[in-house]
Amino acid sequence: MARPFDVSAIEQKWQARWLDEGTYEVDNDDPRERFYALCMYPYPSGTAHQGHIRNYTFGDLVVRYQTMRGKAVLSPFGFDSFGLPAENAAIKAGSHPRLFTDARMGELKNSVRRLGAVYDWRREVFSHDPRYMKWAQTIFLTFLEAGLAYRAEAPVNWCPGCATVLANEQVNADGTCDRSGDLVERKNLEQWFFKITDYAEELLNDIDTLEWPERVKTMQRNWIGRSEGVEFDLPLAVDASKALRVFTTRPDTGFGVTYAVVAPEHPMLDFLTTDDERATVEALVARASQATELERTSSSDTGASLDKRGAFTGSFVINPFSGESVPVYVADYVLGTYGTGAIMAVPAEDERDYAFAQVHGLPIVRTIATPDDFEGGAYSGDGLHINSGFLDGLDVPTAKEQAAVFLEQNANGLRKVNYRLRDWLVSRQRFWGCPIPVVYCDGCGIVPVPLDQLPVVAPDDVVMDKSGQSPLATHEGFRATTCPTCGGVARREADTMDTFTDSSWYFLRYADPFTEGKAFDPEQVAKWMPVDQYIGGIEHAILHLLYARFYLKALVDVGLAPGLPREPFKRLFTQGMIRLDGSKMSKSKGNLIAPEKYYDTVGADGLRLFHLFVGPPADDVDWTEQTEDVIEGCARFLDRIYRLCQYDECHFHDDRGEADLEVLRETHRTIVRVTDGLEKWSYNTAVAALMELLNTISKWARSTDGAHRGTLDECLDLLLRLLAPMAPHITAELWESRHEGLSVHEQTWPVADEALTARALVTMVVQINGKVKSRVEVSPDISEADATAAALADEVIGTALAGASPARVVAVPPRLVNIIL
RNA sequence: GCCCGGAUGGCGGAAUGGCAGACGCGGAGGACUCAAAAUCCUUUGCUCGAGAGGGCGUGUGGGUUCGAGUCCCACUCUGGGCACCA
Repeated sequence: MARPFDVSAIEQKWQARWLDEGTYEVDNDDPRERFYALCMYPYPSGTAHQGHIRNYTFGDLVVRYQTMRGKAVLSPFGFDSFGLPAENAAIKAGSHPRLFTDARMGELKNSVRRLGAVYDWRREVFSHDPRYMKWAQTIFLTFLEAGLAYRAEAPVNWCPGCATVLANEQVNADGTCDRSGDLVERKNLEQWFFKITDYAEELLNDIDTLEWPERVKTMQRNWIGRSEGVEFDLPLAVDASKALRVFTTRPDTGFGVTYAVVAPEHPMLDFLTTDDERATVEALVARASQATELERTSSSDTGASLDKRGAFTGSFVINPFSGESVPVYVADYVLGTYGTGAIMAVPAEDERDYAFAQVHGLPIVRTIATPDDFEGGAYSGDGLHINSGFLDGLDVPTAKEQAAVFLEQNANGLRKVNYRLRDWLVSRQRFWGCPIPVVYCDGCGIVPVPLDQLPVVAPDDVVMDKSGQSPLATHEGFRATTCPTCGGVARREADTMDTFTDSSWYFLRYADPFTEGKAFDPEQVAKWMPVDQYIGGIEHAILHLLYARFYLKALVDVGLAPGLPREPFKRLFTQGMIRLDGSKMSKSKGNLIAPEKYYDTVGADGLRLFHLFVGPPADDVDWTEQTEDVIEGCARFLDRIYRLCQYDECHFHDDRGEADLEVLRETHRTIVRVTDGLEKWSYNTAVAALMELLNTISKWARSTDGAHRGTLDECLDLLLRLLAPMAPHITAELWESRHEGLSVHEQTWPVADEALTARALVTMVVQINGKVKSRVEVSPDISEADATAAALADEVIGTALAGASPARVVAVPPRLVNIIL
């Protein structure tokens, strides 16, 4: 493990130089073509772990590569520094979250510097910086003024043990509290929301314009969940002037409606419930409202076979298609928050309705002929309608259209688009977050804090105890204030904003962190946006990426970001995660392999090279017993380069011969392969290409014939430039020693000479009946006829054919000729 | 249950429909060394064969094609996302 060079000394020297000389600082008026490279805003959890290392290795590669391509690259860094871990740690330690957070930020900063990742540190942003909070709050108030922020009652996760509300992330998969282990309940509280649903259609449509992984785009589309259907009335049997309004995507199955269902929260439920049924219904509603979200929406089995809890309300409605009277049920499989909170039930064509009908003994009438081989309950495929009056004989799309027209004419029908996406709940009953800048006045109601009084910052003398009570709520000095409008007694909002709000616009502040009077100057930001390459983990596929997309659209619409593009991240790359023993490597799981131990042995360059080489960047990495050996192998590659640059064991000759030229050609072919690999996120093959090149050069230079010195230097220089974005320290050191103090990172990215990459002769494979029998050297632009002739003229082929005449010859010049007998 | 991925040597992985296994790890043998480490060289899919050489090979079964790891159909296993959204 002895290195031929002092890893630590070299790495520290260059890290200091990049920092001191501001090598990667970039100004907004830089005349070069621009490139915005960004890794996702990290939560400061302390020293970097392998997941960070992987992320920043990729990011730094992009930054250095694009810089060598002559671009002005914006490479900022900062911290998503509000959040629960710091608050919990502070409660535990009896200290302030800021102390904890600042320490962790320092550690992570050190880690990325130690990796050799370079940033324009002047642009650093962190969420708990009052200068950032001021604008975070301004944005909130601007949204409020524009009607994009509103207050409403909503169910939240309530932990009885902690006597507080939990964020979704704090609820375990089994519905228990992450901290106390108590079963989390649902509770209705007044909360702040952002109207992201106003943008549902645009958020959905714009997905098509993004160069993102298909997987992420699909996840976002599913999350938004657009569905087209018809909303219409089911008149009450006893009083046709009143009606139950329902939403369906399958109006064509209307003749199969055998009952209707309302959600337990439905406003008409009380009215629909008859005295005979009241006790049963109320028991069911009570159970549903007390039930946890988990109990209500899932079970140990699949949706189709769920225990369909429900009860008859005693009322009947008229099916407008058949004119028949059908019973109305209340059931918790219908959600109060989607559509109208009530449905028409078609058990023959809907699995959930089918399961409910089975449990409650309700009739099932097929309206679509099932295929002959169909077995099972509900049939949701296409087919011809039966038992459906004027729809009989029609296929599903046609019947849908005619049924919709019928409902428009006969049942107050209205075509409607519904979304699964809900408004964004931004209130958090937390201390370590950005305070929501409003006050509550008995006379004036909700009053925004005037802009010149921002930021609203939480006081430091807050008692952090283990009660779980929101500390701000009980801090009289903070809560008691005066109304900015009437001057009367008022109380400050005690909740803070979801930390996802902080990560929804930080990339805009990066582009213009120097502006004092506003969140950012749109003109400055427009020079950089949209982000050319965004890099992060797949775990943010939905929430962060959706929120940030919403924020930018909203910021443009409320006038804070005129002229900016409406999509923040043009290209997204999601890296694979690191696994140890099958589970994700993470701090919370405590299964980290710290990178520090490698810095003194293989160095940052060796570790970076490992992450690039181990496999496709998008794939997960399994950290195994073999991993250490692979890391060692990557370091060995760097050692060999170092020694070759010292001309260890090299021999030389004077005139440049054919062998020398061939190595130079191979070097130029490698330029193509590496460039291609970097452009296509195939870093593992780019590294492999460089390893091959080293093998070629090394074998040649150390052969007894030796190498032409000038050609060797030319090849080595090209190799160093290609390797520079991957292993920045050792390449910088070697380049400096070979070129009198110059920096490899200020060199341009090599361009292959086409005259050198072209081949005079290529190997053409000759097959007989699809089996390789021989190879011949031919010109790359050989004609089909000549290729065939060359194949047939080959000695081995002649022997193999033994005079037999081919039935057919397939020639694909210059790759192969296949002779079929 | 639905929607996405994935399956290639002992291992990580490579391969515009055209020489499967690049590159690396590991293994075996050798050189150097008093010895070891480091380094360098050779070798390494399985199998039959002394050898020359042959046969078999990309999860399974079919198909398209002169030719399939690659395209199509069905299936198995596996990873992930969503999960009563009417």
